[in-house]
Amino acid sequence: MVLSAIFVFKHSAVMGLCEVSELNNGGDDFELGSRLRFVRQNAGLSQRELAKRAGVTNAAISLIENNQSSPSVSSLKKILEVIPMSLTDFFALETPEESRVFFKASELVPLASGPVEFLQVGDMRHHNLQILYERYAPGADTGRSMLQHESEEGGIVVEGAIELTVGERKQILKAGDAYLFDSRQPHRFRNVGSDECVIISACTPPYL
Amino acid sequence: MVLSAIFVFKHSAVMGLCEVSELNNGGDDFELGSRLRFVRQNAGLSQRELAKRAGVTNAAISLIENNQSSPSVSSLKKILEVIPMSLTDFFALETPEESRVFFKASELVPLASGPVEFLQVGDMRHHNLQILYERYAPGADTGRSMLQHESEEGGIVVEGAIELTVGERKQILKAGDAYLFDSRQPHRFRNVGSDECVIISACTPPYL
DNA sequence: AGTATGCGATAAATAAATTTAACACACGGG
DNA sequence: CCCGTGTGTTAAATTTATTTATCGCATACT
Repeated sequence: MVLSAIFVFKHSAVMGLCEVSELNNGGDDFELGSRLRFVRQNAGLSQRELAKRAGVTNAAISLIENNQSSPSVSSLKKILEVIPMSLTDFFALETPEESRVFFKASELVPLASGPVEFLQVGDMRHHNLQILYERYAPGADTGRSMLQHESEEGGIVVEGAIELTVGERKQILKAGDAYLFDSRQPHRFRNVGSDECVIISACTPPYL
Repeated sequence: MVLSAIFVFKHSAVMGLCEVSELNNGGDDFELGSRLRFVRQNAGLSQRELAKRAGVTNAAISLIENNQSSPSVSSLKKILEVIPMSLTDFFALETPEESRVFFKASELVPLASGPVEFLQVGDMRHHNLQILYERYAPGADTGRSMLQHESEEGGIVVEGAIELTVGERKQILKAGDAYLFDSRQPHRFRNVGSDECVIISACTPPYL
């Protein structure tokens, strides 16, 4: 059995600098809500009906499905019993990589670490778009042997400043500044400042 | 992987008529606590150490292990991450029938239903002792063709009254009364009162 | 002995999950 | 059109999980 629900972003996920409402549950149940919604809809039940049969309230279901609360195991069990589905099966529900939508910071895949650190969102075997969280320590450099690959890439500087060279052009980008270019042009990132630089970037098709 | 912890009864489980402290969590996490204790001890961690590493408190671990609180999924996840063990694996941990110790009322196995209802504790493929919860509607009868099997059985009347015939002897037992006999003697239970009768009984080796 | 440390358990305080009660929206009939 | 019923969401109240702080009990070391 496999998850294949349609996910909707409740708040705009594009506003890079806006406040992100952190979940109050310390852990990462980013999937749990979607899973529950999926199995519920798969069972053809409304939140209210499921709630009534499970002996909980529809509000609880709603909050759980939207990851606004992390159910206690006993509640979850009560709920799943009416599906019916065991906790075992519920947690064993595979979320295939190609349908993953949410990723916790801790789940980002490290592609490079050291003075230059690249953290990738998701598994590129299933995607054509590569999203990276890049951290450059002061002095860090992608190397004088310029990068070149068959992609298009862009990004926005989140913190600090970076010197970007693309072909013949060179510029220092500060927090808020952005870039976008054809990766076949030789390019190079270099943190010439004294503070760490953080960039969120994208690349398609994925590099490496 | 399989559970094989040693279980200890906190309160005497023998006092048939004493108040049983119901868990405050509506569900049935009767296993969860033992499972967590098992995996924790298996990892060679104390409650305090596990708690510290998981970012929760030792008190929480203690309460969870004693089934005095049902953790939220996010808490449980944080805890399992230090073992390390996935939620999937945690819930997939099989509790083999032969090591099951606790059974919720809803888990008792119905052997007979109708005017005479037998609910069995556990799976007799793994046990030599059969515990039954028996309910006799008014007038209910195990039948004039007397029962006979190679066992020893006994029980205590919990509610109502029952007429028990064993061999040539016949008697009416009321709430609190008990019986114990060799099942090779032909026997028969009959509710001759106007109220339902409830009996808790045991049989070894199991009958059917 | 005395004292220190580690263990698990528990009472009271706090944070979070859950309920209660309401809102907003969509759909179908009178 | 208005009303009734269905949906999912959300604020405030309540219940429950979790923390903070403490206890009692071991074991080990002066």
